Parts: sequence; C-alpha cells; structure tokens
Amino acid sequence: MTPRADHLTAEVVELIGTVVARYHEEYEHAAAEHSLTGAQARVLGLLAREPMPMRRIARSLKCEPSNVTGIVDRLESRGLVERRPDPADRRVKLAAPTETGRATAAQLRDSLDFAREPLGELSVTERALLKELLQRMLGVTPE
Amino acid sequence: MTPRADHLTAEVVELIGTVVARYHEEYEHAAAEHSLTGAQARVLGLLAREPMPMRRIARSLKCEPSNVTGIVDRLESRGLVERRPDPADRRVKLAAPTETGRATAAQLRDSLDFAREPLGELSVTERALLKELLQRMLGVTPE
DNA sequence: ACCGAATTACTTGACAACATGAAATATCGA
DNA sequence: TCGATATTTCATGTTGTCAAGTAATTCGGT
Repeated sequence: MTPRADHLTAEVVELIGTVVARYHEEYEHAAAEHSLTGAQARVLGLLAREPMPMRRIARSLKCEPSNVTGIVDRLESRGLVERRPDPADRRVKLAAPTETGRATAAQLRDSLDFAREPLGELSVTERALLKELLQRMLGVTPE
Repeated sequence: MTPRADHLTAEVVELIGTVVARYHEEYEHAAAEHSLTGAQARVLGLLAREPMPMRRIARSLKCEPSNVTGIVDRLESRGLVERRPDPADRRVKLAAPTETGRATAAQLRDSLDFAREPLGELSVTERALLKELLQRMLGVTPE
C-alpha cells in the first residue's frame, strides 16, 4: 500500500482530524440546542430530505437496523417523526417527519454554522478550489 | 450572523460532511481490527504521544472526567495502559501506555490510511494548497 | 507559620443513549 | 411451501452525563 506518509501529507491528515473534531463538536451542540442527540439529529435530517424505511436509515448510518428502532422510537415519542405503513410492502415501515419534525430539521440545518462561518474566510475562488480538491480526494467524479 | 449560505458554500459543507463520515468509518474500522472502540483508540493514540493526567484526557476528548475513568479502566484491564502516580501531585494519576500499548498505537497509526491513500490522488502542490485552505478555514494562523 | 475553607483530581453509582448480535414475528417472492 | 427480507425485542457492553464522595493541594486570615 501507500508507503509511510511524508511530512506534508501527515500535516494534512492532522488538519482533517481537526476539521472532523470541530465538525462533531458543532453538530452535537446544534443538536443539543433542540434537546436532540447527534444520532437523533442525523436521522431527523435524513428524513427531512425524504421519508424512508428503517432499513435504509440503518444503511445510511452504517449501523444495525435494530439500533434504528430505538432512535426512531425516541423521535416518535417526541412527535418529530411518525411511522407509516408502506402501501407497496406491508413489512416495511416508512419513517417520515411530522410538521414539527420538519420545522426542527430546518432550524437545525440553519444553525449548522460550522462550515458556513469558517468558510467565510475563504473567497469564492478559494471555496471553489477547496470543493474541487475535496471531490478529488473523495474520488467523486463530477459528471 | 452569516446570511443564508449560497449554493457553492452549501456544496462545500456537504463535502466536508462526507469527509467527516468517511474519516469516522475508517477510524472505527482501524480500531476494531485491534478490538478497540473508537474512544479507546483515541485515548491510546493520545497517550502514545505523551502520558497525561486523567483530567487532561477529558479535556482533549471534551467529555467529563468520570467518563475517562471507564475508558482507561478498560484499556488498563487489557494491559495497554497503566496508571502511575504523579510525583509532583498525589491527587493526579498519570495514564501512560505500556510497551504493548505503544506497539498497538503505532500499528493503529499506520493502518489509519484514510487520508493518506485518498491524498495520493493529489499532487504535492495540491496537497500544500489544501493544507493552506484548511488552515485558513480553521483560523490557524501559521507563525 | 498555621489552620480551616475552598478548590482540584479522581472515582463511584445511577441512569440514558447508542451499538451489536441473536431470536421472534410478519410478509414477500419464487 | 420454502427461503429471504423488514422490523422488533432482548441481552449485553460502551460511552456519556450528573451528583456525591474521598483525598490532596492551595490560599486567606490571623
């Protein structure tokens, strides 16, 4: 595989680690302001985009489906999410945000200042550059 | 505060989210290969750099000191870490990696291919550019 | 210099959330 | 009907918080 990382690469890795830590901190904080845990906020954000079966939530979160049951339970007991039957398949339950849930998700998205604010430090050109570098790094091939 | 994010910024935020997710995945995976949890791996990595009192571990992890007790307990029961008295202050306990712990930490660091491998996609110039952009974003002022 | 009070470091215990894996139930598809 | 799939439940372990408790240090006043 890759040989031992050079100094520059190591520095970048370190920086990414810092970004990750900062991101998490901000995310948890934003979630906590709505009395949500990180996991709950993630699921709510996911469902705000599009209702989906439990199974798919689990795939998105990369965790076991049995875990999702509990998270959705807690969201449901707070009236942010509801389970609806899937007309096409009676085994599956579609989790969908309620009206309140959608509102909370929107507020949450807005208060997710993490990258928005620091990105203000960068010019438009730089942001575009950063975007391209990250895409390349992630192996995203722009169509 | 910052006005509603423009399209470009939103894209970059999204990308950062993806980077964060990928990073975590890789980190947990690397930790699991040594039968460690993410938190345990983080603490071990921290101590491999430099032994430190429990309180400082808590500050690094941004969690309560009482939480660190349990994590270090588990690492200690597996012989990866030991608690030593601080000669200067009998209240504090210094957590330090054992020989095995240091070896595990080194392996862990090496298997942390996340950013190393994808960064291979970028040229040296690009990596330097990325480093600078991330530093600016994080508000790091290079001396 | 001394003594008592506040502070600090760590642990313990109770409790909630998250996470996994195995087993149970219900439904689908071939 | 049989095997696969979607969800839940249960047992268990780790991470996290908070409040209370113990031990050691520091500081202020005399």
